[in-house]
Amino acid sequence: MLLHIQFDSETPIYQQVKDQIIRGIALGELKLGEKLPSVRQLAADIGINLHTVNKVYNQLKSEGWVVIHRKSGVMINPHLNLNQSSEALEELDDLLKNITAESFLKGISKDEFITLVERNYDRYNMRESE
Amino acid sequence: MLLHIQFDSETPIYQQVKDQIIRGIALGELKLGEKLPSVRQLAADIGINLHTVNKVYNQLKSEGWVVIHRKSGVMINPHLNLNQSSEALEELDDLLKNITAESFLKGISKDEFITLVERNYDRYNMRESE
DNA sequence: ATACTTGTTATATATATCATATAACAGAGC
DNA sequence: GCTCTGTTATATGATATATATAACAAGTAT
Repeated sequence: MLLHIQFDSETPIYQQVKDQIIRGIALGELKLGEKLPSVRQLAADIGINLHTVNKVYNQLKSEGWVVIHRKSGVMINPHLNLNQSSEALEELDDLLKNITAESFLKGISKDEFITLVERNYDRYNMRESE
Repeated sequence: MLLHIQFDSETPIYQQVKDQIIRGIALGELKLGEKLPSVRQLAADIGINLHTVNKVYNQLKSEGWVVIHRKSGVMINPHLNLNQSSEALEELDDLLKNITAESFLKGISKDEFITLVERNYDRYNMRESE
């Protein structure tokens, strides 16, 4: 799996890496139980610091996306459960409050917005048919 | 229009103020051409610094949401055009790439996601019927 | 003309975040 | 024992966020 970092972005590097790993899981590019590169390896590959990668891995661990073993390293959590929490829905709605408002004012219709959501979601459910 | 600031939030104060003003426009709570409080007044109301409000107003001006006159102060841009730019769609899609992926993995279905989008959007189109 | 209010600019300070660098530590496996 | 793993410690620098105080400049009204 390839990571593309924009070093001139307002979005912090660690956030970009984190986002792309989570998206990689959803897309099926990263399988459950798949091993991730070591902190030193990934840092060297991307051209960033070891600690930045370590920060990513620790946050991913705190949020349950990966598990870390002492020697074997980091792997995607093999028991990722898609159990929906009420908090997740509330957090999403808080996000959408701002995003939909700005999108609406920028002339993006409800249907256009939903089409984008569908096109993204349809990339995730493909996993059974692979 | 009331602003609610969470001082313990990870989201910067200026960002919260900015988001709520933009949302206020979409909801119709702030009318086009409506005058906003002076930087000193709003700062005092919320209990923050004058410069934080000034930062908000300047960013809103740069992005076309408000116009600023030398003495009359800041008002919602009376000529806010909802002309859709291709950039706006691309930016939205970039946002949705990450948000949908994480939502999917947290067990939020496509239909649930879309329902939230619709519920938000339906609050904006009401303006003609007021 | 004077006073007041407006946004604006200049300076300074404090704190937190982001990212890097170097080094050393501790556990697990060969 | 050696090597690879994440981890921790310490330091440095740049940038972002927020505050504080003060002064400036342009409109508006008295």
